[in-house]
Amino acid sequence: MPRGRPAKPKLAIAVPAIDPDRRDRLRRALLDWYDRHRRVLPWRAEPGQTADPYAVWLSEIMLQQTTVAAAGPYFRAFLDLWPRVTDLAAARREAVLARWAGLGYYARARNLHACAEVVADCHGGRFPDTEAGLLELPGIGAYTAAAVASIAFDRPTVPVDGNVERVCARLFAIATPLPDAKPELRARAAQFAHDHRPGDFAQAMMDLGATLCTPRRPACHRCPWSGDCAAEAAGIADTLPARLPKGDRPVRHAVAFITLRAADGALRIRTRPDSGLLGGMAEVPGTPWEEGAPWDQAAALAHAPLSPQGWRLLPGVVVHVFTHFRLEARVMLRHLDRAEAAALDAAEAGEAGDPRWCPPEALGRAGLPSVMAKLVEHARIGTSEPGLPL
DNA sequence: TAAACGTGGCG
DNA sequence: TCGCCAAGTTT
Repeated sequence: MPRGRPAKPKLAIAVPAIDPDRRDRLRRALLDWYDRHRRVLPWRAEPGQTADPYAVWLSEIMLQQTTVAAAGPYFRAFLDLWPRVTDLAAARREAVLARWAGLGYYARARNLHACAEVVADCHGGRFPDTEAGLLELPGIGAYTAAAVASIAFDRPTVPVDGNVERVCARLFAIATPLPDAKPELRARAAQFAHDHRPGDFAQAMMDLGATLCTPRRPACHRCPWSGDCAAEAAGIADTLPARLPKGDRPVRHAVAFITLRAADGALRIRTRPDSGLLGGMAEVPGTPWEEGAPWDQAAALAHAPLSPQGWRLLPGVVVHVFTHFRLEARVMLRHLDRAEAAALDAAEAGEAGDPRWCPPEALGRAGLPSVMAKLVEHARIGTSEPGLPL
């Protein structure tokens, strides 16, 4: 047998084993608390009822980096439109993306549809019932695989989200700042894995983090683990978990071109390339988004649809903050008469992104991401204002 | 491994 | 006004 480097099993880092008695005490206390304070959420099964794996999965995808309040209406709309995973798989991709508009992180919507197709076509319309099987699916990572496995299939695994990281950082008084502390926090959380009510335990951990063990001003006096928490004992709960300082957000500048068809007020939109920022979503045309100085008018107009003439610069700047940069966009507006609109259609025929007219009454269904809706709204408001020099 | 990837609410 | 934060995944 060749003596190559021994396969390094990417196991969790070593942490002191939790005392089994303490573990069981903590588990009992948390589940008792959960039974008394369990929140009613749209995707949550009634006590004693079996959770629908499709609903659990859908909710978990929507809840990634997203608040319960924001995800709720989307969850209900999706389940209403597409009650089963096979319905979602059969839906048109554009329809799914349009319904996702406004929720953000649009790769989730692309992967959502792809995942539904895999489940429908390769798994007979049923989700894999193991963590490893779920992990194979598009858009499902370590957290979501563990969440679905525990909540929908009673698998003894502990999903680790931001809540669980915070709860564990405090319970064990882990001073290492995030994200460096993630491996240790995962290992600590994993020690709670158990066959008894794994789904409820997972949701209880997250509820605890969402309602009592909150980022600021944690309510330790009401916590089921009060008296058993290292950070509480040390009086440092509100300082944990520590975080590495974040870098500054650069500013990108853009000019958006709002093109309206005078005859009916239709708006010119197109579809963005499939990958990257806002991939596959609808947009209004514009300049590239570039760091440095704001665009000067002539340079911007070189990117204008149809021709550089006839555009009016609207007053004001639209600011939109993304995770890794801030966008500051000016808006230029132009109304096209019948002949000009026809010329634009001819000029852009066959172009990538399927440039098209969206009638005003269809704007709501067009699926504009928030930043695009903001630009359009700015033009709607700005039309009553005089133009300013750029 | 680190960076990309949205949005809205809150203090 | 602004930074922080929310049930993370992908490349």
